[in-house]
Amino acid sequence: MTHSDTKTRILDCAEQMFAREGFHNTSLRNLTTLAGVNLAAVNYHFGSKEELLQSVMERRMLPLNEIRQTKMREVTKQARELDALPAAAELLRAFVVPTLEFKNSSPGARDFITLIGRSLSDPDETVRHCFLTLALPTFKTLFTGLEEALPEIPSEILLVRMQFIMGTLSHVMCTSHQHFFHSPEFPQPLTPNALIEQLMIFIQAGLEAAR
Amino acid sequence: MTHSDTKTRILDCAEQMFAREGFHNTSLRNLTTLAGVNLAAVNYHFGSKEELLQSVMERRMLPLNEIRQTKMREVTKQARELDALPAAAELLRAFVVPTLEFKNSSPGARDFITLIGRSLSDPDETVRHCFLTLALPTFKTLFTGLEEALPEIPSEILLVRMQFIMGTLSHVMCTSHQHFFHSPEFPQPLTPNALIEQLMIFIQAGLEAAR
DNA sequence: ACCCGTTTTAAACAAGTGTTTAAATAAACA
DNA sequence: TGTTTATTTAAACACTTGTTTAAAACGGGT
Repeated sequence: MTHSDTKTRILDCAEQMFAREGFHNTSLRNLTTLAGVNLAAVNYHFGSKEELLQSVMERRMLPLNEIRQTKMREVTKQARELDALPAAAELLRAFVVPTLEFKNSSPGARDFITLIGRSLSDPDETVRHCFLTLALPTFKTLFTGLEEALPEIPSEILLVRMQFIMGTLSHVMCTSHQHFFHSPEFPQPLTPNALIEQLMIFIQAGLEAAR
Repeated sequence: MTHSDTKTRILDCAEQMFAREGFHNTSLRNLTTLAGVNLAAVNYHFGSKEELLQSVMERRMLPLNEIRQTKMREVTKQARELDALPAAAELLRAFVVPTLEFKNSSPGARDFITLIGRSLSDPDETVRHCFLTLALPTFKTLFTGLEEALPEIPSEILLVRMQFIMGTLSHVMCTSHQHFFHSPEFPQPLTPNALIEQLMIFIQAGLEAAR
């Protein structure tokens, strides 16, 4: 077993267990057993359980942020070339769609999305801080983009609406695989793609609401 | 110290700690120390830590559900008397406003709202199940009310939109006291009442979106 | 005063926690 | 090849977890 083999096996299993059982409910003994590595490997390769969480988040957040930032900048840049305002809907798409499509990008990405979808409201300060440090610059890009796209909406209103959008998105990220309402009393759930389109319609309408 | 004194002191502290530290991150030793009762009191009065969680949730969920159900039924009943469709916005208000105003109803209610706001996406099956069992009938009432109010929207679309609303609401419930974006780069947050009104505007627009 | 059911208490239980250690092994380079 | 890093291993460490136990204290009724 090579060096990076052990590290990525730990990262993969940590991602899965942190997402499915929660960070605090995951013990290093269960984690290392599932990964097929020695108990001490986590502390040797990552330092501590918390630093492992940070590595789990960084591994996929950095590439995901890169994608979202690029797409958002494309939208604003193309608008400037046409001397027009960027469309709020396109900015939202540039942020939301890559995030949700990220689930299909690799086997563990689905768990990763669940994990970060829960991070904003996690009771543990460590988890929240770890996530926010990675996410804030991207949030900021979205916010300034939206300010440019919707100059008629006051900034403080725009901010809460963006927070509402983050709430909706987080909820979809960490509950889309659950089945609260999967009972005969409720209609069938939508397909993943239809869900994304419905989410876009919902948040765009909310963002641009009059009044 | 009377019987109910010990029980309510445990309930109050459990509510606070489960909300602020999380269910699994709260130890019965810290909890009973904070409550000023003996360690064994939890198991004596409630049976187990999980049954304590259930009691914490039931204590306030049952009255809150009563309020929301009554208000929602009032809306549909008044509409029927006028031979008109109930207004979706009023149904939403009947569900959302009592929920968020519940925070000010008593000292611990703020923590309670944080706790149940996180329950839908909690990694622990026990927590989710405990909450959903209590919440599902009220969700169902809202859903059938909305079906009546918006007959032109297909049921499966209506359901996802209601889930989006729950996501937004949950996020507001458990993060409104946090301060992600409280930095000079972002505008000042709104007052609690303004936040509620903005939330109503947002979710109503999303719910009734065309297309 | 006594009795009896309820409640509180301190102690112990068995199991689990993240982390550290020092010895054993493997890999890399000379 | 031998030597030096890098990695893996099993064991121990110190501490925390939820729960149970049996004795003590309390409170109301007769």
